[in-house]
Amino acid sequence: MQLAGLDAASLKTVRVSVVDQLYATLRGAIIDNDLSPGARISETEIAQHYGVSRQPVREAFIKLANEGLLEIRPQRGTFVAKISRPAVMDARFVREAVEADIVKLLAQAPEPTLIADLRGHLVRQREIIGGSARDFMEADEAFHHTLAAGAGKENAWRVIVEMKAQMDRVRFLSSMHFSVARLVDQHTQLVDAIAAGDAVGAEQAIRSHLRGILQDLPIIEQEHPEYFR
Amino acid sequence: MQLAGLDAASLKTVRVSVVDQLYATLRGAIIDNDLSPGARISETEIAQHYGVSRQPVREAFIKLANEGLLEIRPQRGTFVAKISRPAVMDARFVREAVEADIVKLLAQAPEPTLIADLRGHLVRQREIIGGSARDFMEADEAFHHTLAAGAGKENAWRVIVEMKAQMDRVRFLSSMHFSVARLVDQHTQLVDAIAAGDAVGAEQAIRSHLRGILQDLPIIEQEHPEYFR
DNA sequence: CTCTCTTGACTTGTATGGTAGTATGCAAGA
DNA sequence: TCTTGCATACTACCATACAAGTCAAGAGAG
Repeated sequence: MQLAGLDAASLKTVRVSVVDQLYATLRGAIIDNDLSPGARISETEIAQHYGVSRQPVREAFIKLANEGLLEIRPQRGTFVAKISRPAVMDARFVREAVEADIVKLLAQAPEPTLIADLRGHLVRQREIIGGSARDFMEADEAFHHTLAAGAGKENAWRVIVEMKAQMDRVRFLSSMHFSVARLVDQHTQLVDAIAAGDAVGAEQAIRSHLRGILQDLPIIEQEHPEYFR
Repeated sequence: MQLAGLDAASLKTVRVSVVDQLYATLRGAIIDNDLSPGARISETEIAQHYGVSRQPVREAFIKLANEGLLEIRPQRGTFVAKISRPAVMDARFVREAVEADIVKLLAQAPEPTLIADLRGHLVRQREIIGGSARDFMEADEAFHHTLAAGAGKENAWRVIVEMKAQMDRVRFLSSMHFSVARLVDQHTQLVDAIAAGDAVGAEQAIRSHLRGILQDLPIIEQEHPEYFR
């Protein structure tokens, strides 16, 4: 198992709690598919690997299980949750509903500074075209976060992040399929609609944008049936 | 502190894990305001009260903290999270967005069996008018759950439950204020719109219904400023 | 009286040991 | 060949012990 960004030495020196570090590291590994759906991970194994006791590992596991990324089966073992199509579909549904209302708010009272900020994101995204999928996913996340923050919905963003985790596991597998250029175009249409005060257009743009995964999902499931429930 | 439905004796006999029992009990106590916002609860105290060790208590705390119902301050103590107006507003916002899309789906293809089920809920709700707020809140939850389940969005319902927890803490405090009869009328209008295949009307009905708390929130905050952040 | 510092009683965080439940492989028997 | 019983080696769950940070009360100096 290969988990970057954390080693036994750094654990003791950093101020952040061991649980939080383990949580972040494991979460990233799962979403990036370093830990594949269905893989078995044990408290003992992780604890030894990082030179900590089992207890903080266990607590990190609990957090990830709450998020639907791990499945803890009592007395049997802990496994990376297999991708559940209903779960991904519902996560996408929730995200579309929330972000649709967010961009409607933004379009109803477009703020010049926010528009400028968003256009800055678009420029950076265009530079990434042809680059790594990981880089684009980070830029994409920042863009959507800016939308939520611009509407003053920082707390709602937390929900989106959780939904995104489910979706991103699929999106990472489909990184050869989706066209970054097309996604940036969709982002651009969205920003244009918001800037024009076109609430209906903005809503349509974000909904269409977030429905893209619906095309990818069946393809991924066919290519990697072992990753699905 | 008064926590019903759990005692030291029953803990050992039931199959469900201690953590889950503590989680459910504490969660109910927080939402019902048996544990008031700002109240301090310690792992040791709860552990002794139920005759278990600190560890399962601690893990239940972690779950509740993830849900925003507890605030764990390292080395200082654990407190029932004070009600945060932004958090409640955003929870309401998310819930409105999700449920709006759900009822739109339902109205676009109304199913007679679902309509009948919903009308059954309405009958029971009318019987509760004048009864306890707790009873109505349970009936209300069942009604909204039926909406989500009817649209095939069981996973999305989990998100709504989490948002509800934030809102219900406020609603419980405002139980003297809101009119149950008015809420049942709103439910009825919603079901009528769904049955008629009127997606626009259904969306408007649910959005209006879920905005009710916006009137209550400032009143509650004025009456109980000590419960707010 | 006021301020500073120390002390000790808290708190949560982490480590470790013991227990009960589950999967698995093998051997004995049908 | 197939089934059954059992030993064994896991697992997560829970209890207990220790570590480390926080905070307030009180002693003592100014």
